Amino acid sequence: MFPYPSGAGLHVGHPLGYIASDIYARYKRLTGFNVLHPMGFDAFGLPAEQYALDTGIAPGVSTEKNAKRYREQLDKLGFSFDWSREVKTCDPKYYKWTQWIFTELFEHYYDQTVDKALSIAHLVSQFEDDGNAKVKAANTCETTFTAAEWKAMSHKEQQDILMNYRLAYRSVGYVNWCEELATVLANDQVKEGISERGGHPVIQKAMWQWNLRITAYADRLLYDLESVDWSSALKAQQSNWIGRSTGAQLFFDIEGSNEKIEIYTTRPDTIFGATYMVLAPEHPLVAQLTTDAQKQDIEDYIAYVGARSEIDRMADKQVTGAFTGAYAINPFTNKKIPVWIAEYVLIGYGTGAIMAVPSDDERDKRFAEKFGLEIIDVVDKSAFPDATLSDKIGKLINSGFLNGMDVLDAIAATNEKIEEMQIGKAKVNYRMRDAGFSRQRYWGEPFPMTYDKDGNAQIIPLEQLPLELPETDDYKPSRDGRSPLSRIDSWINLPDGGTRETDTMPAVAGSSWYYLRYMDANNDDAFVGKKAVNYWQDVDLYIGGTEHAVAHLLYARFWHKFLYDNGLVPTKEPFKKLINQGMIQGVIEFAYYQKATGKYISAELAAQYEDLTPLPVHINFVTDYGSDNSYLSADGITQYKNWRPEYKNSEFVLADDSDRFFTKSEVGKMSKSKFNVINPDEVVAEYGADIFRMYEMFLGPIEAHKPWDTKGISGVSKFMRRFWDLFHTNDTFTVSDDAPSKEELKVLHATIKRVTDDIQRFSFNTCVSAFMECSNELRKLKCNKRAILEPLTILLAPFAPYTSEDLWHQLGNTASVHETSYPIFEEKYVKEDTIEYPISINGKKRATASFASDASKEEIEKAALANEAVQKWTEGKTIRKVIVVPKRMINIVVG
RNA sequence: GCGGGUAUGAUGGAAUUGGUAGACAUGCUAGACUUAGGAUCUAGUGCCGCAAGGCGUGGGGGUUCGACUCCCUUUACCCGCACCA
Repeated sequence: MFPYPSGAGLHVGHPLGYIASDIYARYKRLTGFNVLHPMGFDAFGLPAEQYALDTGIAPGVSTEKNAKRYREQLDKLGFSFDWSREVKTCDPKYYKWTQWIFTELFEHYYDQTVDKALSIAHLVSQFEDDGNAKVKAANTCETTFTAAEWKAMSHKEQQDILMNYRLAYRSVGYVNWCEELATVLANDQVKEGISERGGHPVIQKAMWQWNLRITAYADRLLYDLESVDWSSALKAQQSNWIGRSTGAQLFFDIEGSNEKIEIYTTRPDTIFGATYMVLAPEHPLVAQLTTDAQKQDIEDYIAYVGARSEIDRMADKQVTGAFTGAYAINPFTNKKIPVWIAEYVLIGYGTGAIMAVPSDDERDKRFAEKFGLEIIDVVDKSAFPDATLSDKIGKLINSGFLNGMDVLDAIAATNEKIEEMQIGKAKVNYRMRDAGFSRQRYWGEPFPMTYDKDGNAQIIPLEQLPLELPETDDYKPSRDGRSPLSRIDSWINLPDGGTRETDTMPAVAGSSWYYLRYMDANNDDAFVGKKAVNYWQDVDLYIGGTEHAVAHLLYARFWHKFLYDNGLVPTKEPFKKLINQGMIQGVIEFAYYQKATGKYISAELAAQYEDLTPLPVHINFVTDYGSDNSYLSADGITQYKNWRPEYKNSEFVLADDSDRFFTKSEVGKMSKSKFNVINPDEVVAEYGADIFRMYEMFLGPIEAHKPWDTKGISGVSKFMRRFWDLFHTNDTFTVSDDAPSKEELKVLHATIKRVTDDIQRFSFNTCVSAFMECSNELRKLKCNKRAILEPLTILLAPFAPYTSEDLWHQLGNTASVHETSYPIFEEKYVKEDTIEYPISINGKKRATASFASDASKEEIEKAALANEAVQKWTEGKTIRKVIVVPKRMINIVVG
């Protein structure tokens, strides 16, 4: 995944995935593949704009500068990137096509009969022929009309209808509005009512905004997960996010009203136990249903809920609610049931209303108990004592025609009845919502949309794209929710009296298709040429962090599927194999600080003091950094005092007999704010890119989180020098052309096999181990034979591109080691004449013995039993069984 | 609460289909060489024990000739989602 070029530059964690993909790319090239290994920058987004607000430096300027710095850092690491295909999402030549894809989304709807996107023109022709009653399409249209009615509508009315079908559509909706950042945030940018970035409170606000109808693709996004090679954790995250559930949609009549309450339930079978209903406090019917007598109660309750922030709701899940005074009719019992409102029903999920079944739902039960509402037991679970309330097992009771049925059968039976009674139908529901796509921000792609005098949205055609972001020095978002672009009159107002959209797209827009652009990065006539996309197809190996598990990967899959529907890409899924690189953690060094006295307390004395706060200390001040006994020396303390003016006169409390101020070490995120960032540039300056690359791989499995420990790099450094020394004596190149020994050939071929197998299963840490073992063994054999060292140099080339190239040329080759061909493993060299067998007695290893590799089972068994060490253990005991696994082991069972 | 994952020496980790647990590396201990070094080389290093031997992959149980690996159960930690109807 391409990086966001932040001002902090790369730290040692960033290159991990790029090193892995570079090794894999170089390996594949050596085996004859044409490999596309590209790089680019995810360059639009909030941080650059925040930086502009803080410093006055234009986002374009700082982004350009950061990208340049990233490029410099990456260039030092020996990556085989094809920079001629570089993609920057903020480049108009690139976002021209981001805008174009958006216009295509606007011009399409999702047809559920053919299960793909079709053009709006096709939809219009259906409306003209037959109205919309028979159209099966993903939509938010609330009216039904005939062909005649459609034709009678004004242009504006027709456009408003169509907006409810488009895959990119504009609507008023509740959005996550962050006052502090002055923008709308996506659900995944809000954590527990707080903005992920900056940690500011987020409220729900109604606003006009563009949305993408990703829900139309929910089922395909869910089921096609089966076809990709991703981790189960990642698949589970996406599938949870989509949150498909099956149930029933039902309409309840309201006594004395023509309105109906629409609900969604996954347990239609429990309907005989539905003794009351609950609406979300924000539900549109609340005002209308509330009786005069209850008006005050309801208003008070709504005020109470409004005053409660999302955090309050999370923190204390009190049972609260208010009665509207209205009654609905349970269609199965025909009983009057009261309609309440309560904050535990959410306006954003399902229909914002529920039928409450207190006997079989934990929350409904608590609510009913608190407010004294009727509870009718409808599922007999006495046969399942361990079952929870929500488990779908048991037999129906007190439920009319459902009595005696198992829950699952009862669900099916109820669904049938509901459809027969025409009060609802079986329905699939999703947790995933359509994605708000508007940002009231400067630094993003302008929407390629204009509005005519009547407010109808229309696209800017491809010939007029890109619609370039206008320059300004006024990036500040306004608190009224309007984008900085709205302050540029020449931008908003069009000669024909229309206006431009002033919002911009979110950062996720540009990253949703960049991988396709790499295939044909400089094409000005298409987002990607047909020939190029048919050649490269999709991404074979995609490496990136888990932070993109939902947002980026779901959007990219959605866009890809849309493009697939339009015949523009040949594959259903964009990323065949995906690896989530683990985080490289850092050690954080803390100094204990006592706020009350302003004293710093050495770690070994910490137990004697109270109310200590650990403050992160810059790791440059620390001696024996990362060890258990890391400390500040007198020098370190001075550095700390000089760090910030307010630290100048700090008092440090040390143990009586010590001149060391001990710090507390903890493994955690490598971050600027923890002052523990290790810069790859420094490591590369000291050890070189090859050692840096190999050490990052050697740290552990690519997917695991693991702490960075600069000291450990000496192992890889030693290996490199020893490997070099195989070719040299006192730094003079001394490689012999003598024929290699059998043993030497065995080491070579065993290494070829191990390294190759391990690359293929992305186990790069064990590849490095294999190189080390190989080098250790050749050193013992004093091997300096060309026939061994030359193939090894090629084998090492993907990992250590510089050193291997150097050695390759010293070996007398003129072309590049990276353009030669990969050594071929030959079984015959690793075949053993004799094999050493472990001999176990009752599963415990007691002896070893060598046997010819072609010895028969019988021979081995006989010889093993005769073995002196074995006899010691079998003496006086009965041999019950002897297991001989050829080439593996021998187990003798005695008793 | 739901979903996913992890647990192996002092540390990072290895053991691809059940077959010698701890490869490789760091650290540590001892020694060698020295124009004292964050250099290089050699040996040792899972735990208990003088030894023989015993114990050992978070805990308990099971399957198997044999379990880090498979099954059941349980604990701890990490990640994602969450009054989701």
